[in-house]
Amino acid sequence: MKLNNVPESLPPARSTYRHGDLRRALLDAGIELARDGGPGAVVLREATRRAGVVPNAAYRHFASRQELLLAVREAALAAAAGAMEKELAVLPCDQPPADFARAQVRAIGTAYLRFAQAEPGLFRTAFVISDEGRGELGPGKGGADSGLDPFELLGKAIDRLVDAGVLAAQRRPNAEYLAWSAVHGLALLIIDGPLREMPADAVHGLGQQLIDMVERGL
Amino acid sequence: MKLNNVPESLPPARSTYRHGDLRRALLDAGIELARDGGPGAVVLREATRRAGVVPNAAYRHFASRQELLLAVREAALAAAAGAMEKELAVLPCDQPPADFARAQVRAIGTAYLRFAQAEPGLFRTAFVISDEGRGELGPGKGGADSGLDPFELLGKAIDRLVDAGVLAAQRRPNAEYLAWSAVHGLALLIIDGPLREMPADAVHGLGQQLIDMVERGL
DNA sequence: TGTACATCAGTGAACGCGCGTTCACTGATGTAC
DNA sequence: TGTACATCAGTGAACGCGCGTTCACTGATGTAC
Repeated sequence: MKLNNVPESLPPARSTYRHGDLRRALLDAGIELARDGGPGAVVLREATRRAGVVPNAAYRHFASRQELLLAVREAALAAAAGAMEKELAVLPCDQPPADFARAQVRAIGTAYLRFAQAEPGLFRTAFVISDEGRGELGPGKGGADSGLDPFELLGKAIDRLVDAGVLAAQRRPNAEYLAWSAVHGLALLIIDGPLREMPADAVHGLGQQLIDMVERGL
Repeated sequence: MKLNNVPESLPPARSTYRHGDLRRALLDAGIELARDGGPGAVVLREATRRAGVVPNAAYRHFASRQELLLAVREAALAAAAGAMEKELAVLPCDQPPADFARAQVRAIGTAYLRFAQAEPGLFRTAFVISDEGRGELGPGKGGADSGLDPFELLGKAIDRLVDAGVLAAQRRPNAEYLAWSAVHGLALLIIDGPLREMPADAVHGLGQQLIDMVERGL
């Protein structure tokens, strides 16, 4: 009660001098920060606090705050990709290829919107770059099980739309940007735009309406 | 050369004790800051510096940094609305009402994208809220000549689409959100997403493609 | 199997920074008599 | 028409804050002999 006086909500209270896996701990803390505050909330000092370590200790594992943020962003992208793959995985595959291809694109769009709504902080960290957080992700970064990042997943799905004869080949160029734009825009209107307070099911309905529009319009 | 030693790029070098119109000067400085740095760059101290005034002088005119930011945002919204109205004004009106209505919606979308590209900082200040900058704009705020804000302009234009028989009435609900989503999403991909370095004319082409998609899809 | 030593993860203390905001003030203005 | 005074715009100085980052250090580890 006198010694071991721990601040606030006890950082792990390490007993060893070495931490074990500080890099991981900092990254997890960073993800947590991003989760409930977006990219701007990924603060190096706060991450070290949560890991129960002195601020400059972070520099053994990340060259700068920016590098930590990039690692967090990569995790956020992977989480988004994972959500998409999960949504894809539950699709029944015993259906005509055209329907299947269409369903896959829809599933990706739906997953994107759901992810934005369920994890707005991570969503913004993954997809809203804005100055800081520049610095590209190499290929292979930001992927989930398949190793594909969200944008690649969408691209492949649209390719399948062409293969299945649903989308005319001359309509293919840029199609992923068009689809992404629509769904990305809605996501932002929902998480911090004028649709902020719309009830969840209305939002879902609107999302499906939007995806209908894209499907017709492509 | 000895007295009157002015810092950096000379703030107006006031000779009178009273400023004249400090509120206006602070607002203009704020707009300038937003213009080349987005909402986060609207920093109270910097605005006072540019107005050639001591930091706390701002408090005679704005209750807080947030209030200044809101005023800047209002100006940014008005600028966007103005850009739309300008684009609408050049439309030839001697055409079939259906075509005219369609052209108006397209003009609004095009203006939105152009504004985002020409003034990314103001665009983000107007349309990307994200935590700070919450605090609603009353009606009548954020409008240009017509007094309508950008969203209201879009809504009216879509109404005219229905009036002209281009859009079925049962498709009307939420249509402005769908259209806005698409165009908003693309704007963001362009100004700080993966389309950042796309050449301007390619971007314009993509914008038209997107608007085509929306038109077909609605 | 035991000891010397290099390695390097984490410490402790401090830096400079710019921010928003508060306080008690002073100087110019415009109004009332 | 001239003077006293209230008003209030802008000053000067300071506050506490949390941040990213640098420095020289110390303590535990694991490897070489």
